[in-house]
Parts: sequence; C-alpha cells; structure tokens
Amino acid sequence: MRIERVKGTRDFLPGDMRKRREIETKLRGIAELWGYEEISTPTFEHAELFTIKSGEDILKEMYEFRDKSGRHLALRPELTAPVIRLYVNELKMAPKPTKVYYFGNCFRYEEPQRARYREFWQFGAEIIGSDRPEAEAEIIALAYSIIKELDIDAELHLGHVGLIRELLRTAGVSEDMISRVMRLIDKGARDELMELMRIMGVEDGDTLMRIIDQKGETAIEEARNMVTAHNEAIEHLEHLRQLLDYYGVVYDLNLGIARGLDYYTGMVFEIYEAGNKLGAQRQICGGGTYRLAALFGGDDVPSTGFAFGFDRLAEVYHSDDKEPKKVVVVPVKNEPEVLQAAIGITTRLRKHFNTYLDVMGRGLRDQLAYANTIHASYAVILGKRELTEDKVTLRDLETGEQYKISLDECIAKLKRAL
RNA sequence: GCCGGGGUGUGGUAGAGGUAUCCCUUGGGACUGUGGAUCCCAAGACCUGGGUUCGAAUCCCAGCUCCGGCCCCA
Repeated sequence: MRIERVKGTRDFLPGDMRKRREIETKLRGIAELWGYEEISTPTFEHAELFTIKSGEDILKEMYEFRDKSGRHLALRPELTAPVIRLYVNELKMAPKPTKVYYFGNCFRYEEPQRARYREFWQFGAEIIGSDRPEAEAEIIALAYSIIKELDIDAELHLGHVGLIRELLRTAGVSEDMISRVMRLIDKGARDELMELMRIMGVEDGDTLMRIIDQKGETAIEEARNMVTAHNEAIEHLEHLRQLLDYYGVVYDLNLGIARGLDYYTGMVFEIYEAGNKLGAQRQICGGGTYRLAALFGGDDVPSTGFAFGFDRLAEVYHSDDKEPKKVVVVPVKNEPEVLQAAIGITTRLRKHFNTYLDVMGRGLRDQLAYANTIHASYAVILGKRELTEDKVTLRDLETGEQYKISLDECIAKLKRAL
C-alpha cells in the first residue's frame, strides 16, 4: 500500500529547496539589516488564540483538535496572533519599539488551488510599540525593499482603515454597523454597500463610494472636504505619504482596502504580483497597523507589520539556480590502504568543498560516470601510483585535463577554481 | 461548500474492450587506472473501490487526489 502525500501539502525536492533557501536567506538578511530580530513560536497553540482574533467562524478553516488531555488546540493558521502572544508573554519589558521577524509554516483547512496550499509558509515582520507614521512607513518600506531585492514585478496598494472608519462615523454610520460596512468594502460589494447605506439613511453615501472607488489624490481631497478641516486620521495619512516619498516607495493609494478585520486601526497595505503569474491568488503580502495585544491580556500597545506569502514569492521568484560545485574523490581500487587514504583526503577536502566519496563499491569507470551524472566539477583520483608518490590526480571534469600534484597544491587549485 | 478538466513506471507519453508502447530514470554487465557514446540484461506503471462483460487501463458509478476557477482568506 502506497502512502500518498496529504492533500494540499507538498514535497520539496533538492532544486525546490535550493530556491526556497535562497529566498529565505535574502529575506532574513534584509530584515536583519533593518534591525529586526528573529523569533519563533510553536506550531500549535490554543485554538482560542485564533478565535479571539478572528471569531469562531475560522474554526472550520483550521486544523483544530483535542490532545490527550482534552486541550483545544489548533495548528497555527497564521503568525501574527502567535507573535503578539509571544510579545505579551515574554517581551513586554523589551525596549520599544520591539522589532521582530519570523518565518514559519502555517496550516489552513481550505480547498487547495493555485498558489494556495494547506501547509504554507509565511515570512513577516512587526514593529511592536508604535503606530506612528514613522513606524508604518518603515514597515511598508521594508516590505517594498523585499520586493525590489527579489526583483518581483508587483504593485503596492495603500489604504487607511482609521480614516475610513472616521468617514463612516462622520457620515452617521453607527459604531456597531461599521464592522459590517468595512467587510462589504473589503469584498468590493458595491451594490450591497449602497443598499445598506440607503437603509441606514447615510446622507453622504455617494461621496463615500467615490472616495472608496477613486484611487489617489482626489480621494484624499474628497475625504478632507467631508470631515472637519483638521482631522487626525488625514494628517496621519499625509505624514505617512510624505515619509513614503522620502523612502522612494511607489504605491497606489486605495482607500477601498479595508481588510475587514476589526483590530486594524490605521494604515493597511497589500502587495499584488503584477506579472500575472499567480492566477487568482495574486496577493503576496498583506499588512497594517493593529491593536491585538490587549485582546491577549497585555497592555494596549499598537503594532504595525506585514506577512508575505512565502510560497507565492517562491513561485514568482527567478532563481539563478546554480547547482553547487562538487568534487568527487575517486579511489581507484577497493583496497584498504587506498580507501584509508581516500577517506583521509575526503575529510580534508570537506573542510572547504562539497565532496563526494563512493559508497557503492564501484570501480573507477563507474565512479567517473556517476561524477558525470551529478555534474561534479573535479575528480580527485588516487590509487597505488599516487600513494607511492604521495600525490593525487586532479581531473577537471569539464575539460578532461588532469595533473598529478600534492594534496596541498590540489586544495589550493580547487580553492581558486570553485 | 460549489463549478470545470485530468490521474498509465521517477518524470514525459502511446494505447479508446483482448494484461501496455516509446523516451527518460535507476541497478548491473560488455569494460579490474579514466566520465559523457554504443550495445546487452534487469527493475519499475494503468489512483482506489464497486459495477457491466467471457474479458476493463479503456465503458458506467462512487470515492480519493491533482490542475484551474468561484466563495472565503485571520
């Protein structure tokens, strides 16, 4: 009976992993250069951590279970909530701002489709302790520089739910209806939205719709006209936009981004792949400013952060995908003294190079044939002749040239070549 | 949860009622101190379960799963 891979999961072959590690290394490198430190949280948590954040409805989209002592647990469906929990449990006393990044697998019980899996990876960063425009601008600029560094064709959309909420209040939408309206905005359900606003007797419905629809400068102008002359949310957004210009971030202003969730309080942004390589799942990054810590029993500190869909990045990213350079040590004969020398030499070479040594008991010819199939660059051949002269034969497998030289010369030569 | 299209060795394929073709891959040999070629031998597949049939990879049904789309996306 053959056991199949579980639906929505993937195996990663050596070529896949080279590419994924390459991306991961770049992401980590950038985050570190920006002053973020890595943290890691458990793969599973109390299910409650996620239902507090997102409501009971998400239980059906989670890998949720009871352990042997009846704890109600879930495989993490995302990493923001665990990171904020970690902060509340462990990092409250850390100096502010607390800047962290994370990379880990997440699980969702959903129908798999292109660029959507049941096990997937997220890479994200958070600034905990500030929701000032400076913090928001840094987070956006960090996400932006990741896109640039990976040379991904993408567009960044910037919105501000704080402002939208403000506008809704000004227009007379009651506090308890705001969440519902935000969800409709997020879904882009125009007709439904218009209908709801008509029922609620919202006067400035049309203006509101325009602000949401119109992207860019004019939307801000309309918003400014709608609220009182000096509005905190607008000033905040303008300050943020100023800073983004300083950073050189190119973006589209789109106040229709609502990210329906209640805990978002300020700036929100999304990054979409623009080369049409991801089909329906174009979004590769989402982020914003939110207040979650209080929900998990901490102080009401604001945070701002983002999460990249790592697998989507991997699908879009062009890797050079160079195979590692390999050296093959080839003992000519399967005899104790030759093998002993071969192991000694291999051990020395392994301090510097990716080195293979036969484990199949093959003869010289087959070892070289194998070296060829794994695309090795050099073979270090040794047999009785080399042993008596205390030398090795270094063969360049691309040109076919070979020299009988000392091991030290051989290492020096390989160092220059690889 | 819904809609459409698929599942044949590792991968890529042919076969459209009579137990499977070719390429590639892998192991061994020709070939006991020199790889990529050639030849030979070997290994390896009809997604699963039912049904129809003398006989099913092929037709029917169900399931699983993959791909794409909808819904959703913390």
